[in-house]
Amino acid sequence: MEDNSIVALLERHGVRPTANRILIVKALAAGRHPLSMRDLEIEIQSIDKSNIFRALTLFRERHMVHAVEDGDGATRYELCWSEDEDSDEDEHMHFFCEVCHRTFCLYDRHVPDVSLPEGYRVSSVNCLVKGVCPACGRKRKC
Amino acid sequence: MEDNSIVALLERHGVRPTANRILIVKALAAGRHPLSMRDLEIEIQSIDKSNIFRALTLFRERHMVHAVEDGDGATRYELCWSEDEDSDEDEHMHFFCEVCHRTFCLYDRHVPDVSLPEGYRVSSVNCLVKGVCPACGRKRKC
DNA sequence: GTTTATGCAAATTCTTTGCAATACT
DNA sequence: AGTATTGCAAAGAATTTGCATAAAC
Repeated sequence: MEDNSIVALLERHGVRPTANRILIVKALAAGRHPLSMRDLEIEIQSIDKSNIFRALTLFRERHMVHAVEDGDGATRYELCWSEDEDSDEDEHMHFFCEVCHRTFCLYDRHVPDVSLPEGYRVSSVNCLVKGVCPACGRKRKC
Repeated sequence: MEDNSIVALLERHGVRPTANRILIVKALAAGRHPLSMRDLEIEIQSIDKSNIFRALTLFRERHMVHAVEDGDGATRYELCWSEDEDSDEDEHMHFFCEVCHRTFCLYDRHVPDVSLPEGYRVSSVNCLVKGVCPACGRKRKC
């Protein structure tokens, strides 16, 4: 993802495009998996974790990223690609491998469309499948 | 839930029915929501958290409880009611209220049946809906 | 008597906040 | 000047481990 479009993305969500924030978005866009705070800390050594945390919090408020429970205690973050700025329509399921502890996006599996009884307001749906990924499955058997 | 059936449940899963474990299962059975370690610590003051933790870990290994991400950092636990001892067939969705931070069971909403491509082994599906519960929704509007 | 379970203390990990310094408008 | 952003340090919360004692088989 290019700097130009990252700046545009940030501004579209009302976030000032500082150098740090651009780095964080770039890392999120580059990773094929949702990234945890720890991943980002390691990836971008130049930024303090408190700042990464505050950036992610802001991004989340502005619906620029959403949070994914990683099945392993920590929270992971991924960019929203939805057209709609205020909802999280593009939500897909995730797969957590219990052996290698990686989280994959199942882009072609949408989270179910949940309609709850009168009175509930739904803001997001998180769907995490746990199991063993193909790579780890092979290793085990051989 | 009576002590007899708790003992039977534990033994069915190959877990020795100690006094502490019976207390923990009883608490899990009594709560209408999935309980966090913290909930259990408060509920059962007599047992140390490390022991609660070890009991829950064991129960999880034996498919006697399953873990639910509570949307708020901690993990919550609930008894499996499935007939099948080794899978988590009875899984239903959960609802996390972003205002009161309570987690509810949506017993009538099953998690979707996920069939993944060749190579994946699925062991469980976690589905968490976040939003505002009826009680909090009412308070806000009035 | 050997294995299993427990309590206590302490280490880890992940997240969050306070505050002073810096950068931006 | 005045607001927003940042780094550093430290607090908090949730989880996990080490080890010595106690209980169960």
